[in-house]
Amino acid sequence: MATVQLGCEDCPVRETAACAVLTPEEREAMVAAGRTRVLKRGEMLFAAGDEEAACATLVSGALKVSAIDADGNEQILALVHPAGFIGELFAPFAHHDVVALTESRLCTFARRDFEAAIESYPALTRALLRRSQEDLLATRGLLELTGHASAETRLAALLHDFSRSASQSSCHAAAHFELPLTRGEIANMLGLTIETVSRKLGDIEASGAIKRTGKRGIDVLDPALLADLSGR
Amino acid sequence: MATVQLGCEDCPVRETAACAVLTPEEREAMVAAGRTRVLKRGEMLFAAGDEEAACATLVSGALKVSAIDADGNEQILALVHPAGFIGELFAPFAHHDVVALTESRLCTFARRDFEAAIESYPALTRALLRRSQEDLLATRGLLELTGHASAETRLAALLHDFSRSASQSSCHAAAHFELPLTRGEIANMLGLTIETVSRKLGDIEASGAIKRTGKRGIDVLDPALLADLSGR
DNA sequence: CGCATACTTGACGTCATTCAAACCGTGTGG
DNA sequence: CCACACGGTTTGAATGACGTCAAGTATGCG
Repeated sequence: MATVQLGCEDCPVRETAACAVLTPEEREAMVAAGRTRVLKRGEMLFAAGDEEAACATLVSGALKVSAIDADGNEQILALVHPAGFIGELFAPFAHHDVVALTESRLCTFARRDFEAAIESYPALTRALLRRSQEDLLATRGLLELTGHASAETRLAALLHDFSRSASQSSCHAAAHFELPLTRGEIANMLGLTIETVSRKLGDIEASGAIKRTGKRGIDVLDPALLADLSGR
Repeated sequence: MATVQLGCEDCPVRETAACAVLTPEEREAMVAAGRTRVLKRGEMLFAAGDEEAACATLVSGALKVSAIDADGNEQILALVHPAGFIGELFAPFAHHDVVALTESRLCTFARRDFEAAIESYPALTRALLRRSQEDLLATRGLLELTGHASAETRLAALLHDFSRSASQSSCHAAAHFELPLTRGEIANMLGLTIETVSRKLGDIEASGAIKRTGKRGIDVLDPALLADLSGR
Protein backbone atom coordinates (compact mmCIF):
# COMPACT_ATOMS: atom_id res chain seq x y z
CA MET A 1 0.00 0.00 0.00
CA ALA A 2 1.73 3.14 -1.22
CA THR A 3 1.00 6.19 0.89
CA VAL A 4 2.71 9.54 0.74
CA GLN A 5 2.10 13.05 1.96
CA LEU A 6 -0.46 15.05 0.07
CA GLY A 7 0.58 17.71 -2.36
CA CYS A 8 -2.33 19.89 -3.36
CA GLU A 9 -0.40 22.31 -5.54
CA ASP A 10 -0.45 20.13 -8.62
CA CYS A 11 -3.61 18.17 -7.81
CA PRO A 12 -5.63 17.73 -11.02
CA VAL A 13 -8.95 17.95 -9.20
CA ARG A 14 -7.90 20.81 -6.98
CA GLU A 15 -10.66 23.03 -8.38
CA THR A 16 -13.45 20.51 -8.71
CA ALA A 17 -13.24 18.18 -5.69
CA ALA A 18 -15.06 18.88 -2.44
CA CYS A 19 -11.92 20.31 -0.85
CA ALA A 20 -11.91 23.13 -3.40
CA VAL A 21 -14.26 25.06 -1.12
CA LEU A 22 -11.76 25.13 1.75
CA THR A 23 -9.65 28.16 2.60
CA PRO A 24 -5.87 27.68 2.29
CA GLU A 25 -5.58 27.32 6.08
CA GLU A 26 -8.35 24.77 6.26
CA ARG A 27 -6.85 22.85 3.42
CA GLU A 28 -3.55 22.85 5.28
CA ALA A 29 -5.22 21.18 8.23
CA MET A 30 -6.79 18.54 5.98
CA VAL A 31 -3.42 17.82 4.40
CA ALA A 32 -2.03 17.04 7.84
CA ALA A 33 -4.72 14.40 8.39
CA GLY A 34 -4.78 12.85 4.92
CA ARG A 35 -2.59 10.59 2.84
CA THR A 36 -2.53 9.85 -0.86
CA ARG A 37 -2.78 6.28 -1.88
CA VAL A 38 -2.43 4.54 -5.23
CA LEU A 39 -4.50 1.48 -6.08
CA LYS A 40 -3.74 -0.85 -8.99
CA ARG A 41 -6.55 -2.30 -11.08
CA GLY A 42 -8.53 -4.75 -8.97
CA GLU A 43 -7.23 -3.48 -5.63
CA MET A 44 -9.86 -2.80 -3.03
CA LEU A 45 -10.19 0.45 -1.08
CA PHE A 46 -12.55 -1.16 1.40
CA ALA A 47 -15.00 -4.05 1.53
CA ALA A 48 -18.62 -4.27 2.60
CA GLY A 49 -18.69 -4.70 6.35
CA ASP A 50 -15.41 -2.92 7.08
CA GLU A 51 -15.65 -0.82 10.19
CA GLU A 52 -12.70 1.38 9.47
CA ALA A 53 -13.66 2.26 5.92
CA ALA A 54 -11.68 5.26 4.82
CA CYS A 55 -13.10 8.40 3.26
CA ALA A 56 -11.48 9.53 0.06
CA THR A 57 -11.50 11.84 -2.90
CA LEU A 58 -10.56 10.24 -6.21
CA VAL A 59 -7.77 12.20 -7.87
CA SER A 60 -7.31 10.12 -11.00
CA GLY A 61 -8.42 6.76 -12.37
CA ALA A 62 -11.81 5.13 -11.79
CA LEU A 63 -13.50 3.07 -9.09
CA LYS A 64 -16.52 0.84 -8.90
CA VAL A 65 -18.94 0.52 -5.99
CA SER A 66 -20.42 -2.94 -5.91
CA ALA A 67 -22.42 -5.37 -3.83
CA ILE A 68 -22.24 -9.15 -3.75
CA ASP A 69 -25.66 -10.76 -3.57
CA ALA A 70 -26.70 -13.97 -1.83
CA ASP A 71 -25.56 -16.26 -4.68
CA GLY A 72 -22.18 -14.56 -4.98
CA ASN A 73 -22.97 -12.42 -8.02
CA GLU A 74 -21.46 -8.99 -8.14
CA GLN A 75 -23.69 -6.05 -8.91
CA ILE A 76 -22.07 -2.74 -9.76
CA LEU A 77 -24.01 0.09 -8.17
CA ALA A 78 -21.96 3.10 -9.19
CA LEU A 79 -18.81 4.28 -10.88
CA VAL A 80 -16.62 6.94 -9.32
CA HIS A 81 -14.81 9.40 -11.51
CA PRO A 82 -12.01 11.85 -10.59
CA ALA A 83 -13.10 14.47 -8.03
CA GLY A 84 -15.71 12.00 -6.78
CA PHE A 85 -16.01 11.34 -3.08
CA ILE A 86 -16.18 7.89 -1.49
CA GLY A 87 -17.07 7.09 2.07
CA GLU A 88 -19.97 6.02 4.19
CA LEU A 89 -20.04 8.88 6.60
CA PHE A 90 -22.67 8.06 9.18
CA ALA A 91 -22.92 4.29 8.93
CA PRO A 92 -20.99 2.17 11.44
CA PHE A 93 -19.62 0.02 8.62
CA ALA A 94 -19.33 0.09 4.84
CA HIS A 95 -22.30 -1.28 2.89
CA HIS A 96 -20.50 -1.97 -0.37
CA ASP A 97 -17.16 -2.90 -1.85
CA VAL A 98 -15.08 -0.19 -3.53
CA VAL A 99 -12.53 -1.44 -6.06
CA ALA A 100 -10.21 0.26 -8.56
CA LEU A 101 -11.11 -0.26 -12.22
CA THR A 102 -7.85 1.25 -13.43
CA GLU A 103 -4.75 2.45 -11.59
CA SER A 104 -6.18 5.12 -9.32
CA ARG A 105 -4.81 7.83 -7.09
CA LEU A 106 -6.81 8.78 -4.02
CA CYS A 107 -6.65 11.28 -1.24
CA THR A 108 -7.70 9.32 1.84
CA PHE A 109 -8.69 10.26 5.39
CA ALA A 110 -9.55 8.26 8.45
CA ARG A 111 -13.27 8.47 8.97
CA ARG A 112 -12.91 10.10 12.36
CA ASP A 113 -10.73 12.81 10.93
CA PHE A 114 -13.14 13.43 8.12
CA GLU A 115 -16.12 13.59 10.42
CA ALA A 116 -14.25 16.12 12.51
CA ALA A 117 -13.65 18.18 9.37
CA ILE A 118 -17.35 18.14 8.61
CA GLU A 119 -18.06 19.48 12.07
CA SER A 120 -15.51 22.24 11.61
CA TYR A 121 -16.02 23.33 8.02
CA PRO A 122 -19.62 24.00 7.00
CA ALA A 123 -18.61 24.76 3.43
CA LEU A 124 -17.14 21.26 3.15
CA THR A 125 -20.38 19.77 4.39
CA ARG A 126 -22.32 21.73 1.80
CA ALA A 127 -19.97 20.57 -0.93
CA LEU A 128 -20.45 16.97 0.14
CA LEU A 129 -24.21 17.41 0.29
CA ARG A 130 -24.13 18.63 -3.26
CA ARG A 131 -22.01 15.69 -4.34
CA SER A 132 -24.25 13.29 -2.48
CA GLN A 133 -27.29 14.64 -4.30
CA GLU A 134 -25.48 14.19 -7.60
CA ASP A 135 -24.61 10.61 -6.69
CA LEU A 136 -28.25 10.07 -5.86
CA LEU A 137 -29.30 11.37 -9.27
CA ALA A 138 -26.72 9.19 -11.01
CA THR A 139 -27.89 6.10 -9.12
CA ARG A 140 -31.50 6.88 -9.96
CA GLY A 141 -30.48 7.27 -13.57
CA LEU A 142 -29.04 3.77 -13.51
CA LEU A 143 -32.18 2.51 -11.83
CA GLU A 144 -34.30 4.09 -14.53
CA LEU A 145 -32.18 2.41 -17.14
CA THR A 146 -32.18 -1.08 -15.68
CA GLY A 147 -35.84 -0.85 -14.78
CA HIS A 148 -37.66 -1.14 -18.07
CA ALA A 149 -35.23 -0.86 -20.95
CA SER A 150 -34.19 -3.68 -23.27
CA ALA A 151 -30.67 -5.08 -23.22
CA GLU A 152 -29.75 -3.14 -26.34
CA THR A 153 -31.11 0.12 -24.96
CA ARG A 154 -29.24 -0.29 -21.69
CA LEU A 155 -26.01 -0.97 -23.47
CA ALA A 156 -26.44 1.92 -25.89
CA ALA A 157 -27.19 4.25 -22.97
CA LEU A 158 -24.05 3.10 -21.16
CA LEU A 159 -21.92 3.68 -24.24
CA HIS A 160 -23.54 7.06 -24.68
CA ASP A 161 -22.70 7.97 -21.08
CA PHE A 162 -19.13 6.82 -21.44
CA SER A 163 -18.61 8.78 -24.62
CA ARG A 164 -19.81 11.90 -22.84
CA SER A 165 -17.74 11.42 -19.71
CA ALA A 166 -14.67 10.45 -21.74
CA SER A 167 -14.42 13.94 -23.18
CA GLN A 168 -13.97 16.06 -20.07
CA SER A 169 -15.30 19.07 -21.96
CA SER A 170 -18.76 17.76 -20.99
CA CYS A 171 -20.30 19.92 -23.67
CA HIS A 172 -19.79 17.36 -26.39
CA ALA A 173 -19.13 13.65 -26.70
CA ALA A 174 -15.88 11.89 -27.56
CA ALA A 175 -15.66 10.05 -30.88
CA HIS A 176 -13.36 7.41 -29.42
CA PHE A 177 -12.87 6.03 -25.93
CA GLU A 178 -11.72 2.93 -24.06
CA LEU A 179 -14.22 1.04 -21.95
CA PRO A 180 -13.03 1.10 -18.33
CA LEU A 181 -15.07 -2.06 -17.69
CA THR A 182 -14.73 -5.67 -18.78
CA ARG A 183 -17.72 -7.36 -20.41
CA GLY A 184 -18.46 -9.03 -17.13
CA GLU A 185 -18.47 -5.71 -15.31
CA ILE A 186 -20.75 -4.15 -17.90
CA ALA A 187 -23.09 -7.10 -17.48
CA ASN A 188 -23.04 -6.76 -13.70
CA MET A 189 -23.79 -3.09 -13.98
CA LEU A 190 -26.71 -3.43 -16.38
CA GLY A 191 -28.21 -6.59 -14.90
CA LEU A 192 -27.36 -8.70 -17.95
CA THR A 193 -25.06 -11.61 -18.72
CA ILE A 194 -21.67 -11.50 -20.40
CA GLU A 195 -23.07 -13.27 -23.44
CA THR A 196 -25.94 -10.84 -23.91
CA VAL A 197 -23.56 -7.90 -23.63
CA SER A 198 -21.31 -9.43 -26.24
CA ARG A 199 -24.20 -10.16 -28.62
CA LYS A 200 -25.90 -6.79 -28.28
CA LEU A 201 -22.59 -5.02 -28.69
CA GLY A 202 -22.33 -6.89 -31.96
CA ASP A 203 -25.84 -5.79 -32.91
CA ILE A 204 -25.10 -2.14 -32.14
CA GLU A 205 -21.94 -2.38 -34.21
CA ALA A 206 -23.93 -3.96 -37.04
CA SER A 207 -26.38 -1.04 -36.88
CA GLY A 208 -23.50 1.27 -37.70
CA ALA A 209 -23.61 3.37 -34.54
CA ILE A 210 -20.21 2.24 -33.29
CA LYS A 211 -17.13 0.29 -34.27
CA ARG A 212 -15.15 -1.88 -31.88
CA THR A 213 -11.38 -1.45 -32.03
CA GLY A 214 -9.52 -4.07 -30.04
CA LYS A 215 -11.10 -5.47 -26.89
CA ARG A 216 -11.96 -2.26 -25.13
CA GLY A 217 -11.88 0.51 -27.70
CA ILE A 218 -15.07 2.05 -29.07
CA ASP A 219 -15.35 4.40 -32.04
CA VAL A 220 -18.62 6.28 -32.14
CA LEU A 221 -19.47 6.46 -35.82
CA ASP A 222 -23.00 7.82 -35.54
CA PRO A 223 -23.63 9.64 -32.25
CA ALA A 224 -27.23 10.46 -33.20
CA LEU A 225 -28.02 6.83 -33.91
CA LEU A 226 -26.41 5.80 -30.64
CA ALA A 227 -28.47 8.37 -28.75
CA ASP A 228 -31.52 7.04 -30.54
CA LEU A 229 -30.78 3.44 -29.56
CA SER A 230 -30.38 4.55 -25.96
CA GLY A 231 -33.93 5.92 -25.92
CA ARG A 232 -32.85 9.50 -26.54
CA MET B 1 -53.95 23.93 -2.14
CA ALA B 2 -54.33 24.00 1.62
CA THR B 3 -51.55 25.87 3.39
CA VAL B 4 -51.46 26.96 6.98
CA GLN B 5 -48.88 28.19 9.47
CA LEU B 6 -46.57 25.58 10.87
CA GLY B 7 -47.07 24.27 14.34
CA CYS B 8 -44.05 22.31 15.52
CA GLU B 9 -45.29 21.59 19.04
CA ASP B 10 -47.36 18.61 18.07
CA CYS B 11 -45.44 17.59 14.95
CA PRO B 12 -45.17 13.79 14.84
CA VAL B 13 -41.72 13.88 13.28
CA ARG B 14 -40.43 16.68 15.48
CA GLU B 15 -37.69 14.46 16.86
CA THR B 16 -36.72 12.54 13.74
CA ALA B 17 -36.87 14.99 10.82
CA ALA B 18 -33.90 17.09 9.75
CA CYS B 19 -35.20 20.13 11.64
CA ALA B 20 -34.81 18.25 14.92
CA VAL B 21 -31.21 19.41 15.05
CA LEU B 22 -32.16 23.08 15.12
CA THR B 23 -32.16 25.19 18.27
CA PRO B 24 -35.55 26.61 19.32
CA GLU B 25 -34.60 30.02 17.92
CA GLU B 26 -33.47 28.59 14.62
CA ARG B 27 -36.60 26.54 14.39
CA GLU B 28 -38.59 29.72 14.99
CA ALA B 29 -36.95 31.30 11.97
CA MET B 30 -37.72 28.27 9.80
CA VAL B 31 -41.34 28.37 10.88
CA ALA B 32 -41.61 31.92 9.61
CA ALA B 33 -40.43 30.84 6.15
CA GLY B 34 -42.35 27.55 5.84
CA ARG B 35 -45.93 26.46 5.31
CA THR B 36 -47.65 23.16 5.85
CA ARG B 37 -49.47 21.69 2.94
CA VAL B 38 -51.76 18.70 2.58
CA LEU B 39 -51.82 16.60 -0.58
CA LYS B 40 -54.54 14.10 -1.43
CA ARG B 41 -53.67 10.78 -3.07
CA GLY B 42 -52.44 11.42 -6.60
CA GLU B 43 -51.73 15.11 -6.08
CA MET B 44 -48.33 16.27 -7.22
CA LEU B 45 -45.86 18.23 -5.11
CA PHE B 46 -43.80 19.11 -8.15
CA ALA B 47 -43.11 17.74 -11.62
CA ALA B 48 -39.88 16.98 -13.45
CA GLY B 49 -38.68 20.19 -15.06
CA ASP B 50 -40.24 22.56 -12.53
CA GLU B 51 -37.95 25.44 -11.75
CA GLU B 52 -39.58 26.45 -8.52
CA ALA B 53 -39.68 23.00 -6.96
CA ALA B 54 -40.30 23.33 -3.26
CA CYS B 55 -38.26 21.69 -0.53
CA ALA B 56 -40.23 19.78 2.05
CA THR B 57 -40.19 17.46 5.00
CA LEU B 58 -42.89 14.80 4.98
CA VAL B 59 -44.86 14.88 8.23
CA SER B 60 -47.32 12.07 7.54
CA GLY B 61 -48.46 9.95 4.62
CA ALA B 62 -46.25 8.68 1.80
CA LEU B 63 -44.85 10.01 -1.48
CA LYS B 64 -43.36 8.49 -4.57
CA VAL B 65 -40.50 9.89 -6.65
CA SER B 66 -40.88 8.83 -10.25
CA ALA B 67 -39.64 9.43 -13.76
CA ILE B 68 -41.50 9.09 -17.04
CA ASP B 69 -39.41 7.44 -19.74
CA ALA B 70 -39.44 8.07 -23.47
CA ASP B 71 -42.44 5.79 -24.16
CA GLY B 72 -44.51 7.33 -21.37
CA ASN B 73 -43.96 4.58 -18.81
CA GLU B 74 -43.65 5.63 -15.22
CA GLN B 75 -40.73 4.29 -13.20
CA ILE B 76 -40.84 4.72 -9.44
CA LEU B 77 -37.38 5.58 -8.16
CA ALA B 78 -38.01 6.02 -4.46
CA LEU B 79 -40.63 6.13 -1.76
CA VAL B 80 -40.62 8.85 0.87
CA HIS B 81 -41.74 8.06 4.39
CA PRO B 82 -42.54 10.48 7.25
CA ALA B 83 -39.54 12.56 8.34
CA GLY B 84 -38.11 12.14 4.84
CA PHE B 85 -36.84 15.16 2.99
CA ILE B 86 -37.73 16.03 -0.61
CA GLY B 87 -36.09 18.66 -2.74
CA GLU B 88 -33.47 19.03 -5.41
CA LEU B 89 -31.21 21.48 -3.69
CA PHE B 90 -28.55 22.43 -6.15
CA ALA B 91 -30.15 21.61 -9.48
CA PRO B 92 -31.77 24.45 -11.45
CA PHE B 93 -34.90 22.34 -11.95
CA ALA B 94 -36.48 19.16 -10.58
CA HIS B 95 -35.42 15.91 -12.26
CA HIS B 96 -38.36 13.80 -11.18
CA ASP B 97 -42.04 13.91 -10.31
CA VAL B 98 -43.09 13.75 -6.68
CA VAL B 99 -46.64 12.54 -6.05
CA ALA B 100 -48.63 11.63 -2.93
CA LEU B 101 -49.46 7.94 -2.55
CA THR B 102 -51.83 8.58 0.34
CA GLU B 103 -53.12 11.76 1.91
CA SER B 104 -49.93 13.45 3.03
CA ARG B 105 -48.98 16.37 5.21
CA LEU B 106 -45.82 18.26 4.36
CA CYS B 107 -43.80 21.09 5.74
CA THR B 108 -42.74 23.07 2.67
CA PHE B 109 -40.21 25.82 2.01
CA ALA B 110 -39.33 27.87 -1.02
CA ARG B 111 -36.03 26.63 -2.33
CA ARG B 112 -34.35 29.98 -1.85
CA ASP B 113 -35.37 30.08 1.78
CA PHE B 114 -34.15 26.57 2.33
CA GLU B 115 -30.84 27.24 0.67
CA ALA B 116 -30.43 30.25 2.90
CA ALA B 117 -31.10 28.05 5.92
CA ILE B 118 -28.40 25.66 4.80
CA GLU B 119 -25.94 28.53 4.63
CA SER B 120 -26.91 29.65 8.13
CA TYR B 121 -27.28 26.38 10.04
CA PRO B 122 -24.41 23.93 9.62
CA ALA B 123 -26.19 21.35 11.78
CA LEU B 124 -29.10 21.34 9.34
CA THR B 125 -26.70 20.76 6.46
CA ARG B 126 -25.15 17.82 8.29
CA ALA B 127 -28.58 16.36 8.99
CA LEU B 128 -29.48 16.64 5.31
CA LEU B 129 -26.18 15.09 4.30
CA ARG B 130 -26.95 12.16 6.53
CA ARG B 131 -30.42 11.82 5.04
CA SER B 132 -29.04 12.12 1.54
CA GLN B 133 -26.61 9.29 2.19
CA GLU B 134 -29.47 7.17 3.50
CA ASP B 135 -31.50 7.93 0.38
CA LEU B 136 -28.51 6.90 -1.67
CA LEU B 137 -28.28 3.59 0.16
CA ALA B 138 -32.00 2.97 -0.26
CA THR B 139 -31.80 3.68 -3.98
CA ARG B 140 -28.82 1.39 -4.33
CA GLY B 141 -30.76 -1.27 -2.49
CA LEU B 142 -33.53 -0.99 -5.05
CA LEU B 143 -30.95 -1.12 -7.81
CA GLU B 144 -29.48 -4.27 -6.33
CA LEU B 145 -32.92 -5.79 -6.22
CA THR B 146 -33.99 -4.95 -9.75
CA GLY B 147 -30.60 -5.85 -11.15
CA HIS B 148 -30.45 -9.62 -10.99
CA ALA B 149 -33.33 -10.97 -8.95
CA SER B 150 -36.31 -12.90 -10.31
CA ALA B 151 -39.78 -11.39 -10.26
CA GLU B 152 -40.76 -13.44 -7.23
CA THR B 153 -37.64 -12.44 -5.30
CA ARG B 154 -38.16 -8.76 -6.05
CA LEU B 155 -41.73 -8.89 -4.92
CA ALA B 156 -40.91 -10.83 -1.76
CA ALA B 157 -38.18 -8.32 -0.93
CA LEU B 158 -40.58 -5.43 -1.40
CA LEU B 159 -43.15 -7.05 0.87
CA HIS B 160 -40.44 -7.76 3.39
CA ASP B 161 -39.40 -4.10 3.32
CA PHE B 162 -42.94 -2.89 3.72
CA SER B 163 -43.60 -5.18 6.64
CA ARG B 164 -40.54 -3.77 8.37
CA SER B 165 -41.30 -0.14 7.68
CA ALA B 166 -44.97 -0.61 8.59
CA SER B 167 -44.06 -1.30 12.20
CA GLN B 168 -42.29 1.90 13.20
CA SER B 169 -40.50 0.01 15.96
CA SER B 170 -37.95 -0.93 13.24
CA CYS B 171 -36.67 -3.71 15.46
CA HIS B 172 -39.29 -6.16 14.31
CA ALA B 173 -41.67 -6.59 11.40
CA ALA B 174 -45.42 -6.07 11.31
CA ALA B 175 -47.65 -9.10 10.86
CA HIS B 176 -50.20 -7.11 8.89
CA PHE B 177 -50.00 -4.02 6.71
CA GLU B 178 -51.70 -2.27 3.82
CA LEU B 179 -49.81 -1.82 0.56
CA PRO B 180 -49.47 1.89 -0.14
CA LEU B 181 -49.05 1.09 -3.84
CA THR B 182 -51.38 -0.21 -6.53
CA ARG B 183 -50.30 -3.25 -8.56
CA GLY B 184 -49.30 -0.93 -11.33
CA GLU B 185 -47.13 1.12 -9.02
CA ILE B 186 -45.47 -2.00 -7.63
CA ALA B 187 -44.80 -3.11 -11.19
CA ASN B 188 -43.31 0.29 -12.07
CA MET B 189 -41.11 0.18 -9.03
CA LEU B 190 -39.76 -3.33 -9.60
CA GLY B 191 -39.46 -3.14 -13.36
CA LEU B 192 -42.21 -5.71 -13.96
CA THR B 193 -45.70 -5.71 -15.45
CA ILE B 194 -49.00 -5.61 -13.60
CA GLU B 195 -49.77 -9.16 -14.66
CA THR B 196 -46.50 -10.55 -13.40
CA VAL B 197 -46.96 -8.82 -10.06
CA SER B 198 -50.42 -10.27 -9.76
CA ARG B 199 -49.27 -13.77 -10.65
CA LYS B 200 -46.22 -13.83 -8.41
CA LEU B 201 -48.25 -12.40 -5.54
CA GLY B 202 -50.49 -15.41 -6.04
CA ASP B 203 -47.48 -17.72 -6.02
CA ILE B 204 -46.12 -16.21 -2.82
CA GLU B 205 -49.53 -16.57 -1.21
CA ALA B 206 -49.67 -20.20 -2.39
CA SER B 207 -46.29 -20.80 -0.77
CA GLY B 208 -47.84 -19.88 2.57
CA ALA B 209 -45.63 -16.90 3.33
CA ILE B 210 -48.46 -14.35 3.16
CA LYS B 211 -52.22 -14.06 2.88
CA ARG B 212 -53.96 -11.33 0.93
CA THR B 213 -56.87 -9.67 2.70
CA GLY B 214 -58.87 -7.41 0.44
CA LYS B 215 -57.12 -5.63 -2.42
CA ARG B 216 -54.31 -4.01 -0.47
CA GLY B 217 -54.03 -5.84 2.83
CA ILE B 218 -51.20 -8.31 3.46
CA ASP B 219 -50.93 -10.71 6.39
CA VAL B 220 -47.45 -12.07 6.88
CA LEU B 221 -48.01 -15.67 7.94
CA ASP B 222 -44.43 -16.90 7.77
CA PRO B 223 -41.87 -14.08 8.06
CA ALA B 224 -38.93 -16.47 7.83
CA LEU B 225 -40.23 -17.94 4.58
CA LEU B 226 -40.85 -14.46 3.19
CA ALA B 227 -37.31 -13.44 4.11
CA ASP B 228 -36.11 -16.58 2.44
CA LEU B 229 -38.02 -15.87 -0.79
CA SER B 230 -36.53 -12.39 -0.83
CA GLY B 231 -33.00 -13.83 -0.93
CA ARG B 232 -32.45 -13.24 2.81
C1' DC C 1 5.45 -22.10 -25.93
C1' DG C 2 1.63 -22.97 -22.90
C1' DC C 3 -1.67 -21.62 -19.93
C1' DA C 4 -5.01 -18.22 -18.23
C1' DT C 5 -8.25 -14.74 -18.91
C1' DA C 6 -11.39 -12.36 -21.66
C1' DC C 7 -14.36 -12.44 -25.30
C1' DT C 8 -17.38 -14.37 -29.11
C1' DT C 9 -20.71 -17.46 -31.10
C1' DG C 10 -24.34 -21.08 -31.39
C1' DA C 11 -28.27 -24.07 -29.79
C1' DC C 12 -31.66 -24.50 -26.56
C1' DG C 13 -34.63 -23.58 -22.44
C1' DT C 14 -37.05 -20.51 -19.36
C1' DC C 15 -39.19 -16.78 -17.43
C1' DA C 16 -41.44 -12.59 -17.96
C1' DT C 17 -44.08 -9.98 -21.34
C1' DT C 18 -47.84 -9.45 -24.42
C1' DC C 19 -52.41 -9.78 -25.83
C1' DA C 20 -56.87 -10.98 -24.59
C1' DA C 21 -60.69 -11.85 -21.68
C1' DA C 22 -63.04 -12.17 -17.45
C1' DC C 23 -63.66 -10.60 -12.69
C1' DC C 24 -64.74 -7.59 -8.73
C1' DG C 25 -65.94 -3.56 -5.88
C1' DT C 26 -67.60 0.99 -6.26
C1' DG C 27 -70.02 4.80 -7.74
C1' DT C 28 -73.65 6.74 -10.98
C1' DG C 29 -77.86 7.35 -13.11
C1' DG C 30 -82.18 5.58 -14.62
C1' DC D 1 -83.16 -1.13 -6.54
C1' DC D 2 -80.90 -2.54 -10.41
C1' DA D 3 -78.16 -1.79 -14.67
C1' DC D 4 -74.12 -0.17 -16.09
C1' DA D 5 -69.63 1.70 -16.55
C1' DC D 6 -65.04 2.07 -14.81
C1' DG D 7 -60.58 1.29 -12.49
C1' DG D 8 -58.04 -2.04 -10.54
C1' DT D 9 -57.13 -6.80 -10.58
C1' DT D 10 -56.87 -11.71 -11.90
C1' DT D 11 -56.18 -15.44 -15.13
C1' DG D 12 -54.95 -17.88 -19.50
C1' DA D 13 -52.25 -18.92 -23.79
C1' DA D 14 -48.71 -17.69 -27.02
C1' DT D 15 -44.64 -15.17 -28.11
C1' DG D 16 -40.12 -13.60 -27.53
C1' DA D 17 -36.07 -11.75 -25.13
C1' DC D 18 -32.64 -12.98 -22.32
C1' DG D 19 -30.24 -16.65 -19.71
C1' DT D 20 -27.86 -21.10 -19.63
C1' DC D 21 -24.84 -24.40 -21.30
C1' DA D 22 -21.23 -25.51 -24.21
C1' DA D 23 -17.64 -24.72 -27.77
C1' DG D 24 -14.51 -22.15 -29.83
C1' DT D 25 -11.39 -17.86 -30.67
C1' DA D 26 -8.33 -14.21 -29.48
C1' DT D 27 -4.93 -11.77 -26.41
C1' DG D 28 -1.65 -11.46 -22.99
C1' DC D 29 1.72 -13.13 -19.59
C1' DG D 30 4.99 -16.21 -17.32
